[in-house]
Amino acid sequence: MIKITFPDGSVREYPKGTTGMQIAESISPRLAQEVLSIGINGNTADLMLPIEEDASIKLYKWDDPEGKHAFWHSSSHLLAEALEALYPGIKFGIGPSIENGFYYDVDSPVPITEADLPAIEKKMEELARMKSPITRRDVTKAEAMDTYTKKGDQYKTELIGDLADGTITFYTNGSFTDLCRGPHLPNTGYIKAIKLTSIAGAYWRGNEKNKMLTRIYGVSFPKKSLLDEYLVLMEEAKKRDHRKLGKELELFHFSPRVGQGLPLWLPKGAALRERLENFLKNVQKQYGYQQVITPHIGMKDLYVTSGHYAKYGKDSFQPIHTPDESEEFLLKPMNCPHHCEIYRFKPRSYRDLPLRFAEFGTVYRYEQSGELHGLTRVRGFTQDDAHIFCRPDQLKDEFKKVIDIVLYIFKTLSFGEFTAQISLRDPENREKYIGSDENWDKAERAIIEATEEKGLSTTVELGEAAFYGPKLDFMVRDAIGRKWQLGTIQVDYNLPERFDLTYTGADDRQHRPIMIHRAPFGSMERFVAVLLEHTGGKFPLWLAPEQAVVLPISEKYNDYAKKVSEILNNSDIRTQVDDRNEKIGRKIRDNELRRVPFLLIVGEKEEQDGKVALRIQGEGDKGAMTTDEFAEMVKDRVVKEIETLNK
RNA sequence: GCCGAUGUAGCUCAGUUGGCCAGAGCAGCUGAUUUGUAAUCAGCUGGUCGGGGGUUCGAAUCCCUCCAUCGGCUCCA
Repeated sequence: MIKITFPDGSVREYPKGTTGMQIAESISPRLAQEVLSIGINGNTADLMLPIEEDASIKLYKWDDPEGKHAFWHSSSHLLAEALEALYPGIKFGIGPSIENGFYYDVDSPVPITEADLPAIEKKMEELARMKSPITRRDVTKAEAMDTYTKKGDQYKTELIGDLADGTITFYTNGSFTDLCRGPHLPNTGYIKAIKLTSIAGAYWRGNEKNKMLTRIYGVSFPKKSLLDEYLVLMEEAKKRDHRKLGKELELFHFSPRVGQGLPLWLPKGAALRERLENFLKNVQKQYGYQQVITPHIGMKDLYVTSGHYAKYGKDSFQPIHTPDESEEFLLKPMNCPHHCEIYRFKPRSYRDLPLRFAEFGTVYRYEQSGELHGLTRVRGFTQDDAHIFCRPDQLKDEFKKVIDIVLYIFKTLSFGEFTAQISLRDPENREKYIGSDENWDKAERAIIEATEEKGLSTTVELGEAAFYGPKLDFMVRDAIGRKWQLGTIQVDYNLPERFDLTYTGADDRQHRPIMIHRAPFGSMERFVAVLLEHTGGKFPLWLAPEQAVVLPISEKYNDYAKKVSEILNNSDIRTQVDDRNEKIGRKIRDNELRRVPFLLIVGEKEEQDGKVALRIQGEGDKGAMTTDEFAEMVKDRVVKEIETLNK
């Protein structure tokens, strides 16, 4: 007998060789039906794996990430089985589970297109209904290599070649066998609902020098109803796409004649952006920042000095020449070199530090055409940039203050769900970075300590650092779950050195300041995009392009409506009149769809009593009140929001 | 940049295997209506069918090429 310890601490005895499935069955038939994989001493494993020793276990169901992982991983094997049946001679790359489903990379003798997906889905469903057991087999590396050499699958042999010697596992479902670590479902019959979502190219092993394979993405569920829910959710998400909302709400526009990735901000979008900028400017003022303004171009030598030119090469910079070609300028891809020159304007003393130069600086970067994406990835954008020049003893404190600003902004705008990611050097690839090891170590330590002292929970990514320094990034998801970096804070010892920035210390000697690059929004473009998707276009009152619209019941009341709107505008409430010759129902509908927070209906009654009939967006009729009462209410609400703004 | 898909009026979309002057709804304009809480009615205007080239008696439809967009990959100072 062996002792099995459960998550609640209870212990039961089972015969040696008992499987997770048998344990589940011993507890309840229902659990046995729902369980998908098992954690044995912290490692996820197959339910059918015999347990030979005392162990603490946890049974994973659909609601556990580990359960979903096994489910989707098995689904990708099912996809492979279907593909092998439909496309003889097809070769397989990798087929993992991902955050929301699974994919398989394949090299098919005949092209597979989106039109083929339904047929593949059908085959998968057919194979799933056969409830083929998914069985595991240990093989030696030599045997594994032999199998795939015979099969002529160069991708798998390459993968095996990279594996350490020792036991390798094969998993088989039906006629398909795959090199795989597992874990998997007991059989394919668990998979009840399948949707192949898209097809795309993907480089073998993620390297653009390699062959491009065909990647088929899918999701699957243990119940049909879960798939339906998922599809509805995706439809809902599409409605919140910032590209769609930006068009509907007339915020921004792209014109091919202006150029790819070069957004045109329409009046309402520009007003929204201006409000955000002013909000941040006020916050920064409280934190001791000073606004600066720098040009959109700089001499080539500026970027040679900064090191960006050597790093990114002349191809990523667009040169601009003087008429006689004697001088070469570049469109600025970042603001830091300019700000370094502001630092150099005059000798600095230790008493002057920290210096915090802020600028809404518009920069231009030649992003690859396939990378452009609405407002989240563009070629010309405005960073809410600032550079803090400080002494070593001030670094951590300054860093923590920046974290405060970022968190404050996220809180104010209700970005509850974000992740903070610390990006460090790639330990394998040190030559990618400039600057001494000593400075890198100091910078990395400063970030880690600052986040720890702030109690910020973070993830650490190696190899994600900027080439000049480590950083702390704040990531937020868009409507369909894609992650975007918004706020960023970066510690930099290198630029101060390259620009030979100094300050005179209390000891009357010259010292090197440290630089912090930071942008709480990241860029205005991306921030507005994510804000749009999070709010679905229903902005908080203080940001709404139009706060109220007055709707006269008929033309007879247009004059009264104008009077109301004038009073409100004088109280700084952004108000318009909808004096179109339409019925009131129509006016309500149109303005509700435009997501105007307050609609004020005025007719005979209201004009007589000097009142307005209020409708709140999405909430309906709220009854009549005087114009002054309404103005007070709006001001109250805005003040409350602003108070949150000022804590 | 790479793989795949898409591109018809300001917007959302129809246009059968290539065959009369390319259609609808919404928006816009004009007129009627003067309206009480999510679409009043009628008429009109509006399109180089993404651009260019080709095949054909004939191209929105087939081929080539370029551009843009979408989904990924790579990239992201």
